[in-house]
Amino acid sequence: MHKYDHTKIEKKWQKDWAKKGLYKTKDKVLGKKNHYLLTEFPYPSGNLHVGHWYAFAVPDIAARALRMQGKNVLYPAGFDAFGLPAENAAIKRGLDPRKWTLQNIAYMKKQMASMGASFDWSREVQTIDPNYYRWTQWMFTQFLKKDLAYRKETPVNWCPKDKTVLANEQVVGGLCERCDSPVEQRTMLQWNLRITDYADRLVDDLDALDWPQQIKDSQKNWIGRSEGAEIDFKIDNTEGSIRVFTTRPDTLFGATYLVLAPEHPMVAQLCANQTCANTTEIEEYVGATKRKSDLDRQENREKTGVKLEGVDAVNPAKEEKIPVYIADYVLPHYGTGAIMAVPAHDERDFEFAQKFGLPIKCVIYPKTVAEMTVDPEYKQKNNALVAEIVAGKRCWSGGGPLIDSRTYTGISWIEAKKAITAAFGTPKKTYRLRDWIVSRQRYWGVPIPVIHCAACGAVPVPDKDLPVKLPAIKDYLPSGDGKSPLAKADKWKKVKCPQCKGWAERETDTLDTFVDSSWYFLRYTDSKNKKVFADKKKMKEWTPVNLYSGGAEHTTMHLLYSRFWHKALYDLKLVNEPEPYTRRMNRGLIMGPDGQKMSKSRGNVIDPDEIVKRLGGDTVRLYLAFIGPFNETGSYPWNPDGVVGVRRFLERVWKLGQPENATGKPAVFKELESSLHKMIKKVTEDVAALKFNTAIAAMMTFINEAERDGISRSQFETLLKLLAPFAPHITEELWRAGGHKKSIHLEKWPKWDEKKMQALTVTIAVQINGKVRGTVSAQPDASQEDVLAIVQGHAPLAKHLENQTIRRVIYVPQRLINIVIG
RNA sequence: GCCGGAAUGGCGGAAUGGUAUACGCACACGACUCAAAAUCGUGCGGGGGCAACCCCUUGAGAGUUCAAGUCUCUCUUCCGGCACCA
Repeated sequence: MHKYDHTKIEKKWQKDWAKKGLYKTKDKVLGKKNHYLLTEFPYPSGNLHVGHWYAFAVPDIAARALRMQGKNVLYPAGFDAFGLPAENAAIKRGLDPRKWTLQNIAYMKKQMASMGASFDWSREVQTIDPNYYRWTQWMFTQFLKKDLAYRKETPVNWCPKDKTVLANEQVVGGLCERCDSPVEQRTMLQWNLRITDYADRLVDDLDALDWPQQIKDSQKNWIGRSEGAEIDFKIDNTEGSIRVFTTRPDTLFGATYLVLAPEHPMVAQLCANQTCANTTEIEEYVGATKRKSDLDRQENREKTGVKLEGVDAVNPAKEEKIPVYIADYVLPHYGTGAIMAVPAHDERDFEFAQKFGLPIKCVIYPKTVAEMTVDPEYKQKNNALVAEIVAGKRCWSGGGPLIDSRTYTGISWIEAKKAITAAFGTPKKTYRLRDWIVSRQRYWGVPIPVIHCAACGAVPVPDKDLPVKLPAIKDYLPSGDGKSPLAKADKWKKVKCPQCKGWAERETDTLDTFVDSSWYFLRYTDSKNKKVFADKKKMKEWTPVNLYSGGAEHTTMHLLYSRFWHKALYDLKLVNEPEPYTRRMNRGLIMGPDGQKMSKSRGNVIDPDEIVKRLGGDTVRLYLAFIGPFNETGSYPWNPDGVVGVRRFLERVWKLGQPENATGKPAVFKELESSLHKMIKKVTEDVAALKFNTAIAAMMTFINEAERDGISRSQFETLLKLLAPFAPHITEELWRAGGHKKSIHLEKWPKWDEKKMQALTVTIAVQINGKVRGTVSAQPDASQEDVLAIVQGHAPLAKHLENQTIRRVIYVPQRLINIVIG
């Protein structure tokens, strides 16, 4: 018997498949349906870690199985090669980022070959390729022309370590997502994309997607849509008014003061007009707020604020004068930056009113109208509650019927929302989401294709001048003064204005890398095209993506950005569908053997290359697929002993595949036949559901039986085909050793036969009063009476039935009989 | 605080309302061996019993059902998202 020499076998077949172009994907194959299986393309950060294997080798099982099942599968690969990680690493080593990135890509591709992944490399996409980023720039200019991209002085998150602006999504708990430095607030002139214009569609269109609820909910939370009203409050003795946003217009009669964010433009205006009596105090407070970082503002929740002395607003519902405050608990960038405070019915307003001794007015009678009619003692119970609210002992933020609200008194808060909005304001939706700031003050990115002209303003670079190539410069270190390193590339920067032909300057910021990755999957469908970013007909063959597999960290970043980008392209009639990905799954995380995140400092890093060398790529694939359910976001510790377990399984398959072992009695084969068909069914269904772990378990169960009883060659080859997507090399070797000329990966997927799944006898669980008391064997088609007779003839079970009346019998054929006695 | 998800042996995990702990790992014993490794075989949730067998067990408690890990309610803990968002 030959030894299972994984290194020799894997190298041999990897070479053979590449030579024959086995995984080159045609756009159309007669009689086959197209299927687009996408995994997030990696940063070329250095070398492949176990996480990369998990991300690419496991979905490859699905790609291979789908091909055998008659689908024409696109399973492409590429590199998201611009961006901070690559650049920072290059700076640390004193190398040119381009050179460093390209080296990494070459090395990672070499490593990727050891996975046996069935990527079609002829479609490779690299975001640093001018033939790619030309289209990134082109799309940006299209957005600019449609006013989807705009430049504005914006309060921004500034990372002092990376020396660049960050998008809201890239700030996690006040820290930079990349380097964990505390983020500072600055105001800078930045390019924005109007993602907020798409907020409603980004929320509403989620419902139709086959995505995990968790991702949908997270995106909805992130967008944070709330529906309410905008209401104007006149400022007494002036022409001006203050507009507030509220989700509780029903509590308008309980508004006892207004609060403006310190940054609200009206504050400066009122001070300038000498309307306020305490200008100095106000300016001090505004200044103190500006000096606070977002983090400070979030942490210190003790309510502070200053009254605008001499300024009164008028509650439009009852023409009553109420005071106006500024306080930093009101945020400038949400709603209108001003609120009507209803201390009786809002926790924060309540706290503020307590501290500043402001009146509290109860206008909602606690609990619901339904309760009021059902419970006759309702009033008595709740009068006490109302008294507590008015006395400032507590607040009620729930619903109920209105009180003390003139003509609205007595109606439910739900109705009152509509009625009061109609009478005193306008309906308004507000979002937590902010526009996407895409300017980055870094070198290693796509130059923003804009020319600034003194006469014409910001002019998009014309199509014929694209791409605007990233120039090779010597000093690409970020300066920290808010300017991109490209600002120092004088020669490159100086151009003629495309409109007036006068001297002008290029924009020197580069684009956020999330822009690059917002459309890469479209390019895979037509990666070599020089006329358009992808031919619309070719996109139609493949998109939307059937299944997109990736990491949970992209839930409110890449996944949201690319949905927006795609919708914008859709509105420009450049793509065929409004949503890019039909089905999405987030995979889990592979941890170190100690259950902790793998890191060099912890010394718990598993090197996939070493395992491949020692045990083989097939073993690594199989182990990662076996470690836990792939379509759930758990974290799975790498167990070095567990790897040996799946290697043992492959050894047993190898042994069973040797000619001298393909023996056994035909009668036994017949018995095994039912197990075989059960396995085909289980593996087929589990692979479709991405439950690779239980699919492997089914194959292990089968081989346990086959080893015991013997297996025929044809039965063994069926097993090989099912195993082929999981362990492509060993199965190819055993398949060819059996005399087959063509690759096993071109074979058809086995089909199961329900009739053949039928075992000769079945085991039936016997319950007495719902308690399992034992099992009996019976013919599969046995009737309830047959089984009952068997039970009564079976002494240990019959004992339970002695001197008992059988009241009821529940019989589930081939599974269980429950005899109810007593 | 709001919105989601989860909790099963020593470990990773498996179970269309129908024999809980499949499959793998670890462990124990046995075979082979001078010995070890590898391999093969047997056992392996907890408790009681010589045994047949009995009792308990899917985070806790209640409920629905002939039957609940699975459905319903209450609670606990952990994980993810949002959070002074009006």
